[in-house]
Amino acid sequence: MARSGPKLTRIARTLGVSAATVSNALSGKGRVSAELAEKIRATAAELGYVPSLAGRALRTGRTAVIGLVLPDIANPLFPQIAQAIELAASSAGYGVLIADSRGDVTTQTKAIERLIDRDVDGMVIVPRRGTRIADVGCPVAVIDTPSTPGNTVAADHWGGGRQIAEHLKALGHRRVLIIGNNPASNVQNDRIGGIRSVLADGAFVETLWIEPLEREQGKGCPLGLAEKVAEGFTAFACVSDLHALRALTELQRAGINVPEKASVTGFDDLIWSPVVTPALTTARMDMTRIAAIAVEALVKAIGERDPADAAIGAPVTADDAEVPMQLVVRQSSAAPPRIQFQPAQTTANARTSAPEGEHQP
Amino acid sequence: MARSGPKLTRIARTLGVSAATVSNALSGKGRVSAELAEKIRATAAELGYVPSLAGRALRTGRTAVIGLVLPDIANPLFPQIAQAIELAASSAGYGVLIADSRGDVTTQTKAIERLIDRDVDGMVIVPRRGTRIADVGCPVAVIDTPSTPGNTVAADHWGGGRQIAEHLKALGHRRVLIIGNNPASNVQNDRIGGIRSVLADGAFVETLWIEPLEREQGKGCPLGLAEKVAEGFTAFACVSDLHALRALTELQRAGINVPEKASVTGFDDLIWSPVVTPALTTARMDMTRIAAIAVEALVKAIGERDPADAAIGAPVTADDAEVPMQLVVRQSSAAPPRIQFQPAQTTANARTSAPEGEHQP
DNA sequence: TATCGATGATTAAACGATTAATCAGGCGAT
DNA sequence: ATCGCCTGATTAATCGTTTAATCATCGATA
Repeated sequence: MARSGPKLTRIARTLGVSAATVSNALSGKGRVSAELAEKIRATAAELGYVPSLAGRALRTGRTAVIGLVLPDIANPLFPQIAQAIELAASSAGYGVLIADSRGDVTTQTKAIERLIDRDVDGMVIVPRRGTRIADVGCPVAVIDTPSTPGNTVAADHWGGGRQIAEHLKALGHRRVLIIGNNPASNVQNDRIGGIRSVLADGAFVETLWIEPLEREQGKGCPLGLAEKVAEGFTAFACVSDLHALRALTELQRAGINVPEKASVTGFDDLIWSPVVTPALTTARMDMTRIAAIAVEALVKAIGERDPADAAIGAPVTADDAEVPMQLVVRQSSAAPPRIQFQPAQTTANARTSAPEGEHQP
Repeated sequence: MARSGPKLTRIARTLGVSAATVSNALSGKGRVSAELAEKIRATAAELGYVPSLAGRALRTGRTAVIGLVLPDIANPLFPQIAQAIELAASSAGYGVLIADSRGDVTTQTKAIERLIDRDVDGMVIVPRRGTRIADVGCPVAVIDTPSTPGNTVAADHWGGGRQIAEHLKALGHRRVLIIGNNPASNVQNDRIGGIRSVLADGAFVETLWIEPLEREQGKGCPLGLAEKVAEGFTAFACVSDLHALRALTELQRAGINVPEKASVTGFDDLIWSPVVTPALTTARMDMTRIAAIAVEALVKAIGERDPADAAIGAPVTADDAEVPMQLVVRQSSAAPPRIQFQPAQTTANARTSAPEGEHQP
């Protein structure tokens, strides 16, 4: 909306100079004497001058707006991401336009197109389950996972998995059930890979995928964790706090106390994780840092780009593409009960009696 | 970013007409013969013409962008709201710029100012705990609760409370603990008001506020619900699913089975509500409808407004300001256990032995 | 003294769309 | 035959900013 605020010409008129001089003084580009420049800045500030983005956009081809594309906005991580991106972008002078794709791939394409039509200078994309993003014709920062080709910046999900696993291992767990949602997700696979890499030596590990299970038994179906406990599993390492919550309540409901009889861990430190009972042990990513790096790389690419060509659409790269995760130990994890499947307390070779880490069929 | 796409003049040149005619044909405003208009539309479509928002904005003072302001983006409801607003806005041809206030009031003001500086045509505000929003100088749609002055559109939180209470009442609950976060929230007060209005007759009701309790005992402290059960409470009506989740896990942890020994209900149907065990009974608001109404009212106000003046900043009003909530009955609510505090099964006057609905000190 | 260069400012064009004002015909009515 | 009106199109101005090109002035150099 056209604020009634003063325009460039208004300042120029006030000081009896030309509009071009004002523009030069404010941007520091042309040749303006130091004293006049100072005077211009002063009156601009005094009058509360705010440049018209529309005018500038028309002239420069830069809108100072970036688009934020998320696989599905309903993802509980969305608030964290959006907040961090918005903060980073606005400190860099950019606005953030959101685009929702409701999980749908074609909708996502449409959403991206709408952003392009709005002349965004660049976009931050969190791709859905490792789908490659097509060349969109403007600089793109991709936040996925370091092992994804084209990734710009991401948390070190593998490392996060390792931390979780080491925590569980140190507590004494030797039979761990990993709970994931969908094997197509690069993020989940990295987390799981990290967990397995630590537990491979001397622990029995199995993976349960929720989505395939739900396709058979319906949404929100029980995961059958009580049976798993009966089979000797003492820890449930979930790939997201959402699944951890699901596991926790299912176990509690079955009368299995957490963490005394079974440990539960999650990922992402979602909003409820500190306030449920027991509070969830989880691995958190430093979204603020990730967003800062992504936006910084994006802004750099935008700056280098010639506004005329619409050719370059390859994901931009950041110097520091891998941000470590942070283990948050709370009450949902503890040592396993002493009874089951602990062949002997005879220190060393007791471990070898447990099956080596194995992979799911 | 300046797409390399064809401009208005390009189409004009292709057909050998003037740019003005093309503009008129495409907008349907000036006087253009039907056949020429058709031909223009055809080539525009063929060439994939997309108007430059910057050019249009500069001329018309309309950016076709609205701002979305939320009290704190970390709110678990945010995804729902953002998704619904984005859908409604984009179908109306508007982009959505997000502004986060991190819960802080001064930050919120800054965020709003940034939106104004970006020339948004209007904004949708979900105010923080009933803070009145100041005159911002552009049309504003407020989503809060019908009883808030200046509210544009909202779910019927009071009615939602009534539905929850009637459900609980029909199940036979006579001692209900309401769990809220902060007494300053209009939304929460309406929900609680609705609950109490139904339960006032013949049930004992008490309210527990989390935030004051946490100020004393620290974040994530136990709510002491086991004691409440011992006192005879059979149902916990929470003002949000987040609190319901907290209550549920605390009860489960204390060995109190839900719903056999105590019922738990929430609000908002948040992401985890269907997948925890037992799945949460809750009241859902129709965000899609609310967003549609809010955006419609906003767009109408934007259309009527003279782009030149920046005076009107009062919240716009919608025709249909109150959208009913929908009760979602799942497994977390059931009839209370038969034993405790049921003075007698002697039908009628048994009720009067229970204290009338009372208010918290 | 005439000229060159640097300095500090101004002019004017451009970005892409909208829209008020204008203009050229054609047709009916006086 | 002339005037006025309606239709369908064009002209030209405008929104606010940026920036290349131009210009004036002054001091220093040849």
